[in-house]
Amino acid sequence: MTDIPETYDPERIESEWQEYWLEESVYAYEDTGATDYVIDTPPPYPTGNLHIGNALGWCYMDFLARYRRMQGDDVLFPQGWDCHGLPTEVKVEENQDIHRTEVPREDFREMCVDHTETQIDAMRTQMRQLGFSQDWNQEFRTMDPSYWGKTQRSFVEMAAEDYVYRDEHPVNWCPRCQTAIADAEVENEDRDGTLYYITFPGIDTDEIEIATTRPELLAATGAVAVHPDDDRYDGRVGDTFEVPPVGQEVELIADEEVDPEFGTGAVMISTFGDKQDVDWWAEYDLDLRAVLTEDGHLNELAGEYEGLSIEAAKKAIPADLDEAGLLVDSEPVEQSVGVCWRCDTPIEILSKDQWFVEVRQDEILEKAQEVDWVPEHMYARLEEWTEGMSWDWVISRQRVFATPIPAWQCESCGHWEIADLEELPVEPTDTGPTIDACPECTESEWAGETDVMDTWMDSSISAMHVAGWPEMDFEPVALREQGHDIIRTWAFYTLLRTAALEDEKPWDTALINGMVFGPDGNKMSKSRGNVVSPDEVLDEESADAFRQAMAVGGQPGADVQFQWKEVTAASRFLTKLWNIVRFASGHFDEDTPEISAPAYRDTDRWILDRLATVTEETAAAMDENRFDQAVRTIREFVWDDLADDYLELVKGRLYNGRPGERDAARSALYDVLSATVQLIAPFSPFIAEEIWHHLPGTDGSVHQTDWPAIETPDGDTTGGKVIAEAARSVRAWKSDQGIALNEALERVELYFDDEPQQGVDTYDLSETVAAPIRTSIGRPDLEEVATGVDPDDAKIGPEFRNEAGAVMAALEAADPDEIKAQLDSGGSVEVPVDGSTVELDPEMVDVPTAFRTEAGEEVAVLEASFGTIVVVP
RNA sequence: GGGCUCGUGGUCUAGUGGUUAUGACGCGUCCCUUACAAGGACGAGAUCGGCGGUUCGACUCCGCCCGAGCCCA
Repeated sequence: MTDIPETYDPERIESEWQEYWLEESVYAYEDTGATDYVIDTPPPYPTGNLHIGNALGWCYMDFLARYRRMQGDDVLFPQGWDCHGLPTEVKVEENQDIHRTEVPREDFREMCVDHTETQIDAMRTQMRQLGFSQDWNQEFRTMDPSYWGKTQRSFVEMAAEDYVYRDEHPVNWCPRCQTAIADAEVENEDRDGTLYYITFPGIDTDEIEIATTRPELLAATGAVAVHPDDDRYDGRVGDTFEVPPVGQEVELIADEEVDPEFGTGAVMISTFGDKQDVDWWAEYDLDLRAVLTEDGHLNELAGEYEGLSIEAAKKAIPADLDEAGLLVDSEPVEQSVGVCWRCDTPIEILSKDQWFVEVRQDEILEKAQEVDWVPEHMYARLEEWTEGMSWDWVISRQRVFATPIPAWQCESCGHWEIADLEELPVEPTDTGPTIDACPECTESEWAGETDVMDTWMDSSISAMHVAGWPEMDFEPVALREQGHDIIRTWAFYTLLRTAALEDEKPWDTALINGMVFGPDGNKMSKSRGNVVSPDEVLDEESADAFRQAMAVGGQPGADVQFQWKEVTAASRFLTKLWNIVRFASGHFDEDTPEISAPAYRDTDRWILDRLATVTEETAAAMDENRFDQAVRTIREFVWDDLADDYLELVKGRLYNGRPGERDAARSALYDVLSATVQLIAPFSPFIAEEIWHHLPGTDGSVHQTDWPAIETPDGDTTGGKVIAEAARSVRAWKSDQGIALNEALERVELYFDDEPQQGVDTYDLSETVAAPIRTSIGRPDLEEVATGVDPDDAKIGPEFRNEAGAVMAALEAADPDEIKAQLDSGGSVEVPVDGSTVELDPEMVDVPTAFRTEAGEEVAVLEASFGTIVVVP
């Protein structure tokens, strides 16, 4: 209505509507029997701060959630929190100044829970500020027993299906975190190392020289290997050597996997330096010489080096070998080192009793192929990772703040008893199993498992959780949205688990977002100083503007470079929209929405037809997840068609029209505006809501309305297009000529190349350009006359030198029509100078021209797509 | 080393067989016009990474090369 504030104030608007949405439960899921649209929202780790990269993903989800609601779906947009994990443990230890072993397990958990709750509160606030439309009634936290009980249930069910097993197997081990970690939690980094050339003395044979970057593992060495085709070692396979410094005896074996180019072509096989060593160890049945402790030191197998840290041994051993004359050489080398993704500590491979989940690659890929990946090529990421999996998934962690593994071990015979479903949720360190006697040995002393589960065990059932598992039969949910950086983890594990537990794909569509880079185009990092936080953007601009910037930043899947200018552009657009509404609302009243059978003019039909097209195009873009295209379509319509053309064209009627004329314009404008607000609502929900509430005849939230169904008006819609083009063209001409836009013109004539289907309705055009309009078919009958002669001194000067002045004077004195005729004939220009004739290149002379009507009026001629416009000032 | 993605005005970006190659931001000139100077009009600025090929025609399809990024070894 008319009480619209003069300026667009996002700060006020955004805080106001956030609260309204919460109070009115605008986004609460309701089962109306329509199609369900369930989003498997990422449960972020509660760091207390939503990263801008997260924000991008939530923007995508929110665009879709809001759009699907308007399309009539029952949208379930929940929010979960992936609470468990080491960073929280570390933070709590830091804040409380304790070590986790100093307090009872349960107390420590409580501290972690408290800390996590604070972090979640902060992030929830950020999400609301950004206008995300989660249904907060559906919030879940993986640290709640109601959730981790489900994680345990999934463990029990998978154990029953033989997916889960316990075994001793080499695992990735972080010596700092002192826990096993999965392959997905190991990152490879290029680091500078040293390659040592070391002599192994022969036993009844010649010595051999090997190359290694891990001298601290010499005591773990169980064999030496060379490539079978390496002639340097012809006939030596089977020789035995004494490995310094401890002196164990090893044999030379030949294996295809040895790279003869590296070092001396002879490598030591330790248990374990890397995964290749594990393969060889298994294949050649080597002894296990585990020389490393869980906290990254050497043990008694290392003899005099026992107790040294890995780093210290790396220095001490080569130094001693050098003294003993066994170190031949050393050189710097760049090597790829597997490090813990949480703390960057180089990981070791230790053989440990752990719980594992079997990775059934075919099953995972089969389900993955049923998912619609957006963009499509993201499937390749998943496929490549899955096919490259060589080890099963180790799911046990030697930590505290995580889902307990629901199992007990018989203290007398070592039998492992896994909980029954009825016992869940259970903390096995507090509660014993319901069965009393061990089924193996009938004893009844049980030790609860202290190991806990990998947090991916929690988050990989998120799809099932949001679908109501296990109470409801599982059906794949509509959408998974996530970054491509966690395809190998979250997407992979979710596929694995849903396939194992329900023999289903988890989701219909996996929409994958790219990374958000800093304004300088680099990955955001504290050290680069190019980090932009969502909070910062909210302070500077607004959530509505930020969301649009995210939408137009690129197609989903593409990395988005954060750019302030995109936020600025969005903000300007929102201001523009605000001003359009302000103008329009001045012409609306309570009855405007009810205007019936309006007497539309051509311009009204044209804008309504454009609106119908734009509505369809926007929906099509949304259906293809092309948020960039949708926003662009809406912006172009609002700015070019609505503001620049239509508004200008109807001002005449709105201000001065007869009531019927006026009503048609008001009605069309109202329809266009209300639909436009709906179109933009998924992207900029705050301003949309604010405007919606200012429009007469609206009720409730714009976010609960149906997507606009625009009927193309009866009658010709092309006439309005001509009028819009003509108005734009004449107004631009006026501006160019320095003529005030409201200044009256003598006349404007429209010449059509082809006869229009119907007579063109020029009423609005006439008002807008302040001139009477005449229309005709064909080309205007005009005379082009020369108005002067314009010699180019920069060309004439160098050519004619001291004659130049005379030449130019002659040109200026000449009859312009005469010169024009010479130019038109295509030849050179001749002018008399001092009695003789001078010849000039056509480029040296320009003849400005003007058009005149038969009556001798000077006019402007503007070319248009439909023909010609003649302006008589 | 393997896989994937991408190279379009200064910057970011659309287009994906025939366009005067889109728009935004920035820049320059002019303009207060009954919504908006956070606006309007106009303008400068791009051999669409390079080289070959297919085609009547290539920014668009194919091949190679160069460069960037991501994931994995």
